[in-house]
Amino acid sequence: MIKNQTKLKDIAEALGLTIATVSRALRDSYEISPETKRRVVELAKSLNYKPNPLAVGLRKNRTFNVGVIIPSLWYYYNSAAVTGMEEILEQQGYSVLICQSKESYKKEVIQVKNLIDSRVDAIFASISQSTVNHDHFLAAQEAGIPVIFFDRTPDYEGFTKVVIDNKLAAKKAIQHLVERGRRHIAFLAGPQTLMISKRRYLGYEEAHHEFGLPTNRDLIINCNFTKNMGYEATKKFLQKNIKIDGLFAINDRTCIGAVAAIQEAGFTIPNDIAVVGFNDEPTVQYLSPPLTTVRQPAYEMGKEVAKIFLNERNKRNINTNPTKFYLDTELIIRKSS
Amino acid sequence: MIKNQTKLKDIAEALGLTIATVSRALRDSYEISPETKRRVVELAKSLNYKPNPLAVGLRKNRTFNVGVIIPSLWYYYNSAAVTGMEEILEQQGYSVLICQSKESYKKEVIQVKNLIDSRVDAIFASISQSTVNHDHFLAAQEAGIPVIFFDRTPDYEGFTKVVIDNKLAAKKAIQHLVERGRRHIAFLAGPQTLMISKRRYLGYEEAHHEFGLPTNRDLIINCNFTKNMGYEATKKFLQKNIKIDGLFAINDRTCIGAVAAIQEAGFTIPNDIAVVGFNDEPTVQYLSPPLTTVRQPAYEMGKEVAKIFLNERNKRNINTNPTKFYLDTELIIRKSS
DNA sequence: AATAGTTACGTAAACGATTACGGTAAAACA
DNA sequence: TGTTTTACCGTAATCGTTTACGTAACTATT
Repeated sequence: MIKNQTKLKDIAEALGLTIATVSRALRDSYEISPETKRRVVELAKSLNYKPNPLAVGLRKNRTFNVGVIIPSLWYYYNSAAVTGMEEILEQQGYSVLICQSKESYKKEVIQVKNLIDSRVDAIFASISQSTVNHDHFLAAQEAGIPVIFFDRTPDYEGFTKVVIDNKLAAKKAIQHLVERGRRHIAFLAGPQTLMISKRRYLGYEEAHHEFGLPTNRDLIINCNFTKNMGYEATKKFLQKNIKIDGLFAINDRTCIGAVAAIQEAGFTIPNDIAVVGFNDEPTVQYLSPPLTTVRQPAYEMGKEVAKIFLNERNKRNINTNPTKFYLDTELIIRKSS
Repeated sequence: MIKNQTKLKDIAEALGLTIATVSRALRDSYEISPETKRRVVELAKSLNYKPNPLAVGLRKNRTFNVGVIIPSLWYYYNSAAVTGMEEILEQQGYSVLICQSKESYKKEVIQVKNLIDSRVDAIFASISQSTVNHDHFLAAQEAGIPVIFFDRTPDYEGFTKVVIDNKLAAKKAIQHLVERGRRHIAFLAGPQTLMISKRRYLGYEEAHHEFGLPTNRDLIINCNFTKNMGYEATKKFLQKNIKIDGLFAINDRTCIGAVAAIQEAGFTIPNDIAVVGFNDEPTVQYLSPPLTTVRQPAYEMGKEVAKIFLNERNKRNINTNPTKFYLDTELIIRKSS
């Protein structure tokens, strides 16, 4: 299919040299005379020579591919993170293979296996909401492939992670609602399998304690990420006629659903119910009312992950003990609260 | 970095065979006895043998990578298309390399070059809004790499394309607004460099002619895709006090901005101004009011592109004349119109 | 019984690059 | 003049597969 691109042999024959010399000349070896180097580099450029990555990879035992496992590209913060990674990695000659687990544990396991088989140089992952263990990632590590988690991480110390302080972020959101005079704040919780859900719930609770407010189990609305984006869950909740004047949602997508349900039920935002989301997805500033939300630096997170990988790669086995990196969040206050 | 995975040599030595025999046994060659095949396959499975893709690729002159160039992963229909492609390609052992042009022609050119250098087996592309020619894609084709366009395509017959009928889709949208009694329909136009913008504008015009309505240049609101998503452009337009009772937007993102501007100006949707968007992005059904929009089958489009590639690959040089494939659109009617 | 054909494998040359190891000339040194 | 360095380049092995070609042991044919 693909036509022959110029290779070392072509340059070598044209100049009456061997491929070894050409190879060395191109990587600026001290064993090659300046004059020969000049001739080689010149011809290589005019023939538009580019090393065959397959050959280089085979020889060096590297693919220059990294695999990224994310729940879904639909999620803004996932594609933001991927974009950040690509930005850093592409200038180092790496390509990014994206795998979407679609929130399925089974898919995730298969995808990790496939990435191992395809010899990626590293795996960056944000786990699915149904992921119940991390053995598949351990297998990758044992195969010599560095694994770095971001955003959604397993509850295990042996991995390097880049995260936000979810508890603190949730506390800031609740604090804001309390300052707005709210006392009955519902929490649209995510799937409790995920650390981020647990930590954000912890923040919700801790903030209540600190402000001397009671927490009420009835105010917790359970809801996973996928199904109708919180709309159904909130609708059901509102039919119970439990008095609330605030709502904090685990993320913007579910929050958008909640807002729709709230407005449909005849309440006004923020007067009747003040609402705070999570993530600051690009559309939420154009909702009516524009959504107050916790900004998560997904793009920077992706960059950070990539940088950590490149860094560890240079160090080569020195100081490879897993660390946890924290990025800051910011509460973006808009008209919904 | 990466630990040694089992290779043909390991299996061969363990069974007292040569790697040639093992290789043939694994690909079920007729030259190998059933008994030997059984032994090889069994051991290969128990050792979890997976062929090294670099070695295979080097030998077969294939990378089993395809490059996808899209404006941005933020755009829902772009990531939808990518997802469709991956779904088809992964089962054939292909990986997808995503390049985001970020609407930059310069970036796009570089990315195509990089994809050629990295020896991808195909390039699927949706061009940026600032792309002024298609020479870079021609270069890829001449290098023997099949190029397939989707959604946003260059205005050139020499490429295979998968698209929707943009003119027809726009006509359907206008027809709907007319049926709702609207006579003064503004058009939030996209960048006129793009075929899709031109075609949708043509549909807008043609529909007007067919219904005997005058078209008015003043009703065309110019706006590119990126900047503030149509909010600013619509705001400015509304300040001119030109009477309108309908608005058709080039896509949902700009439409969301337009809706915000309209509501801010004190108009109600759909009573004062009926609004129709384009793409049916997942959030628009939760807007208030939920958005009427033209559903574009981006996911299916991605699948189609991948299938066409796989098909052409099997045919091998037979019937490689470029064709244009059309997919259907659907008008999703909601409360904004 | 001599020959041809089949079966079932081995040998070795690719694919395109990197790199340890050699080798040879000229220059430097004694 | 003889020996050692140095500078510069070649030879060949290697990465893991695939595959054209060779070949030994049987089987079948006449």
